[in-house]
Amino acid sequence: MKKVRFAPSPTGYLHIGGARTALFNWLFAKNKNGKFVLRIEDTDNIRSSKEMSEEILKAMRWLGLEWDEGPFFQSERLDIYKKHAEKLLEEGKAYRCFCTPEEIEERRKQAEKKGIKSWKYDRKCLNLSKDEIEKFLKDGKPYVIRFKVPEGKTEFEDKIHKKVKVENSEIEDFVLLKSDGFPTYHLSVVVDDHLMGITNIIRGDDHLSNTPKQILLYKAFGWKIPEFAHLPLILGPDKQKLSKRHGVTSVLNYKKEGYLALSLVNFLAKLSWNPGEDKPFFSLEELIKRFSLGKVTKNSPVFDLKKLDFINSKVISSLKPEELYKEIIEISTDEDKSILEKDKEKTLKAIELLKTRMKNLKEFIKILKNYLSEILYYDKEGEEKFFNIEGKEYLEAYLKEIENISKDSFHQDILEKKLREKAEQIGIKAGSIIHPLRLALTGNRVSPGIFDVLVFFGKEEAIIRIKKAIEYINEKNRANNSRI
RNA sequence: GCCCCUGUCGUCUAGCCAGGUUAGGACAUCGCCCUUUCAAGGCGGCAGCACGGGUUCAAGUCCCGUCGGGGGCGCCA
Repeated sequence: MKKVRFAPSPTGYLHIGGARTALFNWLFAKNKNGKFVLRIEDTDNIRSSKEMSEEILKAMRWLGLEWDEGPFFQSERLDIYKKHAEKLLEEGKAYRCFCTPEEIEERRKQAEKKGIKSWKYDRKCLNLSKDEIEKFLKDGKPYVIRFKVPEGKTEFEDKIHKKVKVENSEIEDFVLLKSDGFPTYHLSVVVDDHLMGITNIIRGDDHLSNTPKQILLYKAFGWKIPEFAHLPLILGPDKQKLSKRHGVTSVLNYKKEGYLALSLVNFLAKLSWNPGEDKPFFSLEELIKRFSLGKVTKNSPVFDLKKLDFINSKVISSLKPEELYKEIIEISTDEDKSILEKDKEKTLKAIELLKTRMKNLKEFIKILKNYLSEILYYDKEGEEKFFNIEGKEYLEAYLKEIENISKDSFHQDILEKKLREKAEQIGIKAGSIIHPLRLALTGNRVSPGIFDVLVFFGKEEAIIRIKKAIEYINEKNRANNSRI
């Protein structure tokens, strides 16, 4: 059975890059009917935090990336790593190094003076005699355990990059166990991946250069080497590494900003992966069915929010009002909730009416409120254009028509017929009535078809809103006159 | 500095492994249609093989180099 893992370190929140790695692992596991393990790599006890771990779990749940095993915390497994480092020590595949960081830095500088540009640890402690080691240990001199990198070269077949090879002479005798007894990343990752039965390692390209070190460790332990797949790193719009100034925040921020999890998942999936068919978005089931590492591209994609907006608008249009309602309530403030939950049936109707032209849930809430509570504001430009003497006259004229339509006949076709007749009678275009009417009803210059809007409000409320607008125009005129 | 990875429209990508395409699609953008506005939808436009050699009848595709971008080289992960 295939088994993969996502192994974030809780030194920051789950951002776009991490989420993509998690997603690809998840898709791979689901596609292969395998298992997805979550492991928190918190061995850097200074920079890691409990809060960040929680945040990462929350973000993954929001995205729908549930894990089958874990979360495991490396900080709870320190003795395991230590034992494994000591095993290599006993077998002569690793050695104690008593050099302090300062001493090493000093030697590095000396080497640079002599013109050696890429200095590696000089294996000074590899040649210590038994007696010297005994003495240092007795003195309680702190030490690290270093891996003794063997000669030769290391090759592996990456699922995405194909063949990758490195000369072992390029690799330094890296540290396995720090002097405080904590493992370094290379040790803990290899030990855990083996012990947890990970068969496929899918992670970012930033780990590609370090993979040979880990392969060397697998060999030293005599373990089966898993398959590797390194995902190209996501870049910012300036083709530079993703950073805060590119809007790289927690994925939960995207939720707050009105994006749906399915939108973000599709957006991430299509960065460096080609699903084979061109559709605005796919359901999770479709993504799982289609997923394959072979279709992951090798070059780094640029993160482009416009695409996310497009996908989000398509997902929003595709959802049922009831589903959208749930999502909207989820991100609403208490104040907004009171408006949205007051008359759920009406809210659902408004959602249905508006959803095809919404890009974003946050924006949706803002628009929705104008349909569900009293109008809080009229669009400024719209006011200047349509709330004038003529606009008022047209509103009054059409208001009379509406008042004469019975409640049972309050339908799109009749409303439209009456409006067009009225316009012709006055000698104006239908639009001259429609524009002020739209502003009066919705507070906005844009809306769904005006007759759908009328029907949505119903006769009574439509009349109230139109009257209110007329009153508003009157007051505005009075204010202007008194100023003169 | 050394090592590794990587270059197709503005962006995401198909095509490359098994050389012969008017280099295809999507987003964005522009125009037109529809139309009461805005979206949506339909139709169309602009726009790309980083550069230089080589192999070949033929190179986006194979080889070499240059340049660009990214990553790694920690008692960080």
